[in-house]
Amino acid sequence: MENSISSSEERILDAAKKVFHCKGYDGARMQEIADEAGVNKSLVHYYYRNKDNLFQAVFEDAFSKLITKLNEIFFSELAFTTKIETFIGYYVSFLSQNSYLPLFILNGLYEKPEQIRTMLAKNQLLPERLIDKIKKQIKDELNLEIDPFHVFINILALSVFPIVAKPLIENIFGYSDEQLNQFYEERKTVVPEFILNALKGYEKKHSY
Amino acid sequence: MENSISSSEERILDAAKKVFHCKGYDGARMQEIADEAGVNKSLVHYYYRNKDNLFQAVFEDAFSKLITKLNEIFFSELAFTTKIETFIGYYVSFLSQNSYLPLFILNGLYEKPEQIRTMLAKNQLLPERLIDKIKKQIKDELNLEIDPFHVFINILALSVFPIVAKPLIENIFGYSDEQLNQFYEERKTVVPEFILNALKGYEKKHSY
DNA sequence: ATTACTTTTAACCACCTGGTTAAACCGTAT
DNA sequence: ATACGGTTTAACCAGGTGGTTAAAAGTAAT
Repeated sequence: MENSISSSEERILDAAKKVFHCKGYDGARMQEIADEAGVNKSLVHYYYRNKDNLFQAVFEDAFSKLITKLNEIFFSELAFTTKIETFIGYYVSFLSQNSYLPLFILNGLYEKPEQIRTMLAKNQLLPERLIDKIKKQIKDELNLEIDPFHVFINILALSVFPIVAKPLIENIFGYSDEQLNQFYEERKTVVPEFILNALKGYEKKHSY
Repeated sequence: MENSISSSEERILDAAKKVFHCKGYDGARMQEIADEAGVNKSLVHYYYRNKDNLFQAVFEDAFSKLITKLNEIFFSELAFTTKIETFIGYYVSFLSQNSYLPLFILNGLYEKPEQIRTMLAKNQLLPERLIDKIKKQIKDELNLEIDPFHVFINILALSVFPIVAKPLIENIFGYSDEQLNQFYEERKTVVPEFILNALKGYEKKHSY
C-alpha cells in the first residue's frame, strides 16, 4: 500500500526535480512535470497543492543534499588538510555529476533569500559553529594568521564555480565532454594542492 | 531628432536590462518592461521584434561588458602579479556594484550555450590567445610548473563566486549590507595575496 | 454487494502571455 | 493646408498558464 501510494507522489517529485533543476521556477510548467511523471496534471495539485509548494519541496531536497555533506565533512575529526582534500574530492565528483544543482540553488537563494535560515534550522546547521571549527583548526594545526571566513569562501569558490561555469568552459575553450570530465578530475588534486600551497604562505606573520 | 528617436529605444533597453537581470528570461514580462520604460507595450515590439531579440540585446551587452574588461586586463603589458591584483580589484568592485550580472550571464549561458562563440567573435576575442599569454607569463616571469588553465579558472572562481553566492553569504552569516561590502573590499587584497601565495608553492619542481 | 475512503482523471475556467493590427500622432518638407 | 515619414498607442487575439471541480476508478472493510 505505502509503496503504491508513494509511488505516484515520488514519481511526481522526481519529475519536478528534473524539470525545475533544468528550467527553473518560471521556466517550469506544471503540465510538463505531470507528463514527465506520467500522471494527470490534477494529481500534481492533489499531492502538492500548488507550484510554490512543489518547488519548495524540490529546493529543500537539493539544498539539504549539498549542505548536509558539507557540514558532515567540515565537522568531522579529520586533519584540516585532509578535510580540504576530502571535501573537494567529494564535492567536485558529486557536482560534476549533478551540474545543474548549484546554479539551481543559487537562483533559488536570490529569489527567496529569507528562507535560508529556515532551511538551516531544518537541517540543524549552525554556520557560526562551522566557521569556529575552521578557525580553530587553522590556528591549532597550522598556526596561520588568516581570516577563516575568506578561506572557507575560497574553498567553496574553487569547488563550485567551475561547475556553475560549465557551459563557459565547455564553449570558450571548446572542451568535449571527455575533456571536461578530465578537467574536473584534475581539479580534485589541483585545487587542494593550490589551497594548501596558499595557506603555507601565511605561516609567518602577516599584516593587512 | 536622433536624441528623441534613440531616447525611447534606449529607455526600453535600459528597462529590459533591469527586468531581465533580476527576473531572468522566463520571469520577465514584456508588459513590465514597457511599464518600466514608460511606453506602450507595442513600442517594445516595434523596436525589438520579439522577446528573444530584446533578451539577446541585453545579454550581449552584459556579456561584452564583462568579457571586454577581462580581455583588456589580461592582454595588457603588466607583470603577471600586478595583472592579478588589477583584475581582482576591478572585477570585485564592478561585480559587487552589479551583483545580479554574473548569475544572469551564467543562466544565459546554460540556456543558449551555442551563442557564446558568436559573441566572442563579435567582441573579437580568442580565448586560446588568452591562455597562451597567461602560460607564457607564468613560465617566463615566475618559472612555475602549473597548468595555466586551472590558474585562470581559479582566478575567475575566487573573483566571481563570492558575488554569485551573495545571498548565501548574506543570510548564512547574517551579514548586513555594510559588512558584506567590507567583506568584498577585503577580498581585493586577500584574494591576490592568496593566489600569489599559492603560486609560490609551484616554484620548485612538481609532479602530478 | 454495499459502504466509505483514497487516488486518478477529464473537462473546465479565469487570467495572463507574447504578439498583431490598424489607427492616431507628430514633425517636416512641399 | 496637406501629404508623407517615422513614432506611439488602444484594442484585440490565439494560445498557454496555474488551478478548480466533479465525477470516475480503485481499494479495503463490513
